[in-house]
Amino acid sequence: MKRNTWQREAVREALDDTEGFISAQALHSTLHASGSPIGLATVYRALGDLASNGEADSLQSPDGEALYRACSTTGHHHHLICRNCGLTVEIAADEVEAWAKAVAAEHGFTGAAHVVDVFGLCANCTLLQAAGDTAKLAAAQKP
Amino acid sequence: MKRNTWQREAVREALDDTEGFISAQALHSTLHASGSPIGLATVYRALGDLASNGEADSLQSPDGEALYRACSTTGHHHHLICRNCGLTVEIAADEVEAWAKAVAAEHGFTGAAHVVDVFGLCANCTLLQAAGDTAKLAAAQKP
DNA sequence: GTGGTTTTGACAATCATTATCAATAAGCCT
DNA sequence: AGGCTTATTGATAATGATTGTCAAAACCAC
Repeated sequence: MKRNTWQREAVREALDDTEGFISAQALHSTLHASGSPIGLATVYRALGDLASNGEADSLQSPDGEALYRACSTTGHHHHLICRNCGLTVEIAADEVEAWAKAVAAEHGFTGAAHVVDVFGLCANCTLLQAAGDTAKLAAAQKP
Repeated sequence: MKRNTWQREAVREALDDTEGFISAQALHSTLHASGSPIGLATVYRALGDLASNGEADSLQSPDGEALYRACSTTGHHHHLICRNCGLTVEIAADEVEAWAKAVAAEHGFTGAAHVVDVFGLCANCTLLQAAGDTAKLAAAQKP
């Protein structure tokens, strides 16, 4: 049986209050900072549950941490992430959704999950990095 | 100064010989199995270097491992990976390719790279796991 | 309230990855 | 070739995130 505990609620709310993605560790710290004596293991469990229920999205940060994010619906979507400033845009991916299913089925695969994330430079960072690249190129030329 | 060592070459070749993605640990095991006395730390360093040089792509597997693949190839393609037996099928992804570019452009993003990989159970493992699940369910019933 | 069972949480265990640092060997110079 | 400098290696320790453990506490049905 599934029981309702204030801990699970606390995690859900903390996640809702968070803009963008947050790691389990960071969420635990946030909760502690708010005076909640919740345990670290419990945060991991709650996040895992939320993710399985489709109430949260999870992705792996470039340095191997698992990041979570509140996800209003059970709907499935993907992300467009700026590799410089971390700006994240949700993108509907019906096409890709269908494509992934089709491809999986075509090869006899079942239970297809997919990792579809697009990394790039947002408009702002594109401008910023244009300057940076120039500098980097100059440095690269130096033997 | 950048020195040429047989270890670095060994890692590069092992990665080239590998179809699809492989973890640092797995690559180290493979090398050891081939009789190479290369150290684990060295494999990590070599893979990191290859990744920074753009000679290898890296992505995070769903369970937090870093996966690498040789990347200097002309064609760009994606993978359909069996999460049970590791079977990897290369898939052409022109549709997704175009979609990723379009979506990125639509949001003002440039230099769009994308991680598009589909995980699932291959036909074989689907059957195997059907049996396994049955057993697991039976076990779960037993109090 | 009481009972049965889930859930919690402190801590240990695990796993991938990174840092350490003495020993080795690559590449330059003569 | 021989010597020298220093990048590189590799065994191991350290780190850090995540998961397992298990007794104690909390929750829900009755």
